[in-house]
Amino acid sequence: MAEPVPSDFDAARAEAEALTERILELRDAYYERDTTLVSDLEYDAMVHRLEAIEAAWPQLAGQDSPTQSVGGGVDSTLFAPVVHAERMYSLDNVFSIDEFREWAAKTERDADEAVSWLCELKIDGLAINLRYERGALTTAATRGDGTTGEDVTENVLRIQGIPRRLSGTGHPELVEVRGEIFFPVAAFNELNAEQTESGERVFANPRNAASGSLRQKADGKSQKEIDLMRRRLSRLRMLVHGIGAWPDPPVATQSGVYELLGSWGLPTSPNYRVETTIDDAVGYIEHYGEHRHSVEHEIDGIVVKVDDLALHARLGATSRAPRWAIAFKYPPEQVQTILRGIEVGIGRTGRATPYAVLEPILVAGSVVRRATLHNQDVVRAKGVLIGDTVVLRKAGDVIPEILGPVVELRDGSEREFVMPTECPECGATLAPSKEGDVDLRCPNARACPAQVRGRIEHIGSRGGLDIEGLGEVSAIALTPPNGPLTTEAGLFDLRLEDLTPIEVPTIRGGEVQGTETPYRKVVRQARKDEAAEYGPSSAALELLAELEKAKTKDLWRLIVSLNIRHVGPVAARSLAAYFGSLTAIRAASVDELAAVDGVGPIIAEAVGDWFDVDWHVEIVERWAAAGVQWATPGHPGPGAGEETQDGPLSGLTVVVTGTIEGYTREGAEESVIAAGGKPSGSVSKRTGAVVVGPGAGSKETKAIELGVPIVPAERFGEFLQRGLEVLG
DNA sequence: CACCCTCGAGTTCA
DNA sequence: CTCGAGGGTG
Repeated sequence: MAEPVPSDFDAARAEAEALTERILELRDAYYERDTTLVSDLEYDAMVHRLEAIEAAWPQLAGQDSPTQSVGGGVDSTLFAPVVHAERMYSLDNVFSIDEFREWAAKTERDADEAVSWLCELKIDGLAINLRYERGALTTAATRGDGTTGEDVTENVLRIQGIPRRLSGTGHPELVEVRGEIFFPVAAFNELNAEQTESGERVFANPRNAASGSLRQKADGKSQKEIDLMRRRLSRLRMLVHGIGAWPDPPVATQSGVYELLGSWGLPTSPNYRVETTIDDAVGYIEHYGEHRHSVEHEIDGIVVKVDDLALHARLGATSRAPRWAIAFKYPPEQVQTILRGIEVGIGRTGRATPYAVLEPILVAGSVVRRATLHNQDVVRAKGVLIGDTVVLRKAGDVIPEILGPVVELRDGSEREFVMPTECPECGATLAPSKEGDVDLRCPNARACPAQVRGRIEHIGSRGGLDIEGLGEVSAIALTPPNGPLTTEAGLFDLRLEDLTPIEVPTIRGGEVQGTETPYRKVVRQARKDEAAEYGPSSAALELLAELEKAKTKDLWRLIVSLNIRHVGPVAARSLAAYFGSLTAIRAASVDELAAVDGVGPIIAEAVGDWFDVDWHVEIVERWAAAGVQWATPGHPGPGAGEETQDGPLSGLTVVVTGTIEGYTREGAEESVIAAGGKPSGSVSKRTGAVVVGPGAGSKETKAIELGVPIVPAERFGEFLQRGLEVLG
């Protein structure tokens, strides 16, 4: 087997650069001078090695990489070669702000004067060269190897926004307009959805989709296929970013070039900016790093160019790239890895969820090993087989999502996933809870270890009783096969002597490494050969103290802890405020329950049904016997109405996003309630105000879009006192 | 009845 | 964060 790809970025980059240079040299020798310097085998090995490195480190793969084109970059059997009037350079890359500053500082030194920087988005698309003669489009060609490209004029003419004839005046005898052809993100997602639906391969990224679409041939196709091809082409767009073969343009700057091209009716980007300092250019890079998805096309970086054209001439170019421009590459958001297997997990409600077990891979800053596949329909829809190389991204930069398989890399050894018929945890037969439901569930709610574990974890969670020391790890420790809790009914009966004997397997890197006792530790062992004396660990003492505190927490938290279907923090709050005690809720009819604001017939039914199950009632009774307070002290009884306090925020729905100094998210929401407001998690046009702190994302954008008032985090305290007045 | 909003559930890693 | 589904409103 081949040597593993370097796991260190700098090492990978150094090797990729060395390989690229060598491959281009050999290719040049072969095609231009007809000389063979190494065997085909050696050459192929080098290309494969580079491909492997680029697959693991996609930011190293650009359209100028030798892996992106075959041979001399032109497949002349399909498209006629076109020699560009002026060579199309590629750009040097930097991968960090530090590297960028270094480059900019050096450029300023070389220029020997203050430099203005034209900053623009680096579109993840396909470079194109449009040749206009006396204002008329004569040829459109791909970049190819920079010198010779492919003639794709026929297809390019079908792209909207590319004029066949330039408007305005002052067109030179000959000018080459350089631009980028791309798939807008929305259209790209639609395309991939369609591809999946018709069982065809999905495109790994918009660049591949653009390239694939542009390099289609109409020859020998049916009318239906031709229509499909034209429809795809009509979804492509182009933006221009340079000129070639025009020695004396009547403008002095790169930005002037864009204005001129715009006046000729060519599509220019609305997002470029001229910055006068390096710091401002860095600001531009950072801004779009955070707002990568707020433009219509994918961005894989930022291009920074010296604006002054006179300086371009002075700075010149290296053999491959100009010295007056640089590409800043963002870390990739999409990578490829191997799907090792698909396993099935059981959630707290018994739902069986298949998840992908992946060859660990670095995406957007963290190593991903697993990704959910939701249900069997999704597995089928994505078309992935076990053993496939798959395309992976982080949705919203957090949750890993598998987009689809890379079909070309299949070798026939891949197997289809078959949904199990039995619960992997307890062996019960999985079945849909309703006829025709997609989701399969384990019916063994009371005894399935996975469900008990999930419910106990939920009880400890922030939206439940918020018990410190009762999270995922403790839930595993406390339930079979490790601990004594066969259901949550015994949670508040736990004693120290129940905890100390608990042993759990130690897992490191997916392997069992022995066992440990989380609730017991050595308290005394004078000498090595002496028998050790054991006592409870601080975790055990903390857990018991926290459980004690939980017995008197708010009624709504206790209701959430019952794990009634559809009853989360919001519905539980409404029920608790209206009825005041669990006894009153249990005594209420379905109609009475459904009359509560925010509770409809389905939730009311779920609550009623819950009390009909013996082991559910046992939970309530045993918790009560252990001292749990199932009532709000001082509550006058059912019908007391909703818990809306009068205050400065009365009648206002408030969304809190980002971090707010001095508050936890929970605390901020409590404060909103205390001031009479209603906290919510999503912004809509009915939202009264959005409190925005550092780190806010899409919610802030949405608030601006909808014209919802925005309260800066530092004025939150003031806002609680005076309401919307603070915005004046 | 059709919409829009909101809630709940599942989810990954450090 | 995203999805699907419940609840409320016009």
